[in-house]
Amino acid sequence: MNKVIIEAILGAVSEHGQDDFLTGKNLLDRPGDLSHGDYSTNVAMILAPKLGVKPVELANQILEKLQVFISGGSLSGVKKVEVAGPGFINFYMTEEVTLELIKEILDETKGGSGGENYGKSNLHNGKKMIYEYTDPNPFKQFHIGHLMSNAIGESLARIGEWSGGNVKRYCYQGDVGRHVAFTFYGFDLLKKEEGMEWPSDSMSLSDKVAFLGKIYAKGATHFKDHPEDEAIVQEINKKIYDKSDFEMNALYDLGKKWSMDHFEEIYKVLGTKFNEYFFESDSSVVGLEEVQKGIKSGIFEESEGAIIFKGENYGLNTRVFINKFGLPTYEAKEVGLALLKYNKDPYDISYTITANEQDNVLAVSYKAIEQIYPEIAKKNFHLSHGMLRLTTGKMSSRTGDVVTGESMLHDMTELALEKMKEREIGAGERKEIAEQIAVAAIKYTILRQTIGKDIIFDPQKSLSFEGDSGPYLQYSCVRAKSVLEKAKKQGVSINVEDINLGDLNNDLNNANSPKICQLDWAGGKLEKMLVRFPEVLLRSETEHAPHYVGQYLLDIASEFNSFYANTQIVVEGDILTPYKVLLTKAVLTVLTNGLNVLGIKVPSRM
RNA sequence: GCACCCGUAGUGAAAUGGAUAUCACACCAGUCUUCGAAACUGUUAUUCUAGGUUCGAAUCCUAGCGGGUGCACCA
Repeated sequence: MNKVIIEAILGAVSEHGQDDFLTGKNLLDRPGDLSHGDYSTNVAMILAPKLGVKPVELANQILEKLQVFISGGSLSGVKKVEVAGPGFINFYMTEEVTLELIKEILDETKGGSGGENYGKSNLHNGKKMIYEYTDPNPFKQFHIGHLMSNAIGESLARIGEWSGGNVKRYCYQGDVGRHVAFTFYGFDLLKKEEGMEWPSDSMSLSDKVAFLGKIYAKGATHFKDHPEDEAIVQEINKKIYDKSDFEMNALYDLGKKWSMDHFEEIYKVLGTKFNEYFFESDSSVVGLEEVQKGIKSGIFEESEGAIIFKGENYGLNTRVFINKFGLPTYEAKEVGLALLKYNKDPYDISYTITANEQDNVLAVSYKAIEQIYPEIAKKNFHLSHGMLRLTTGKMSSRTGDVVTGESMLHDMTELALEKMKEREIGAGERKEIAEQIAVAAIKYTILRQTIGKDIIFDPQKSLSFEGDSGPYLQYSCVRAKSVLEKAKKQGVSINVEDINLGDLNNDLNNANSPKICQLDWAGGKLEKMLVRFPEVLLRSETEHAPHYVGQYLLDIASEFNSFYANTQIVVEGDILTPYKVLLTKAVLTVLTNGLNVLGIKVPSRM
């Protein structure tokens, strides 16, 4: 459609001989405000200064030519063109065009564009795309920051899938390193101080995880006041790396398993299924090797007993890749990881999603990888998001000042249950639905805004269930579902093929209910918003910005709820009912697919 | 100190360089015998400051002010 319009625009301005100036310019926009038409062009405004005429005058000249095209039939699908504001030319499509697009949403035939396929594109047809996100560390708590990384990573992965990508989800976990050393250092302290024992097998998983959190916090805080213990911590760290202490190995394996099992429980609730898990215990080996090789080729060099990469030569920080104890740092492990990922399954593009506090470090690692494996580095991208921070300041698992993902999910689920208490739903289903609502509330709060910005989270004030919220979107779906159910019970025929514009116009004129006369119909606002869904997804993908989807869904839900409040959709004997039911179905399709992209489930009722 | 990011109603956010800066919360006033009130309708209020580029700036550039993050052996 828009190709036809762009050609018409170029045709209309061809006499001014500015083809070169116009090539590459975006000549056709989608106005945000629907009252400005379906498409608009600013061609008159960018051309006018060059030609030394007033924008509005030029726009009117162009308009005349376009009107000739319309009456000549070479701009079919366009109903009306007009000049507006400082010199925009707005295009209004015919109702037939919109109605055909609505029918596409409802086309549920196999391989059709509609139904659960509506919004899919082939932008990345078959491209192998890797998304690494969440990345919690065994032996440490899964906090709300991980929740944020998960919500963003999962939705980016899904948008990738909807764009035709062959997507794999990776999770990278720090199972070795200082934090594990602190854990065992803290355990030794507590064992001496209060005779603390390692949990028995019969203890619940969440108690075991709480135990790990406790000994880590002990180790980290105690070390802060006793920096003289550095040698002890390094000793433990070394033992973890080379697995030389038989007793510690056994405890380590247990603790790691507890953490992993615990994380898996959370992923299940969140709706993430990882294809592959990577560990620092593996990436450290590969990273160490690569960096050592790189010393010979001059990429890395020795300094003060450590091996460094001179990032300052590239406008970055100089950072340590192997510390003076011969152990690889985060930076070296990142080098190893890039190679591990690529060897596992060669990809076309790989995204690593982390909080932006790691921007500088990852930039250095990627620059180092570029020197070693330029072909792989070219395919790696770091997408960073803001931080989920508390009103009290930065979270710190060292001081125990963290909100865990588990507790947040629990609290939100309780709130959802409270709201549901009047509904007659069985206990099992009730719990499941409440969890879906909790996840929706959390994820939507994260995904409705630009991923780069911090979210200041007040644990006292709970997340919203109203207005601009995940549950609001879910509620709109449940409402639409219940309308469709009523229509089904009344035997309303909803055959898409039966709907045509002539009958609709006729029916609108003949409908005797005043309320129904206000109804949106093909060419109405709701319809025009609905058919933009595929474009919204494309934009989200190209800009890595899930919030466009969230923002869009809110607009759709809000418009639908107004429609719902003003118009009775299913009325016995009403000739417009089949169309209104179809429109409701289209709304439900778009909302469901959009929520799916955000990783949010739609409950059957709530 | 250096580097990067950010300053939009009382609060939290949105806005491919475009048209009257949008949305939600909160506040106030209404709406349940209808298909689910987790909803709807109405009211109030916003681009940090100073220059510049542009037909046009919340958006781009410069300076200032304010906030965040990172700057050598944690991740």
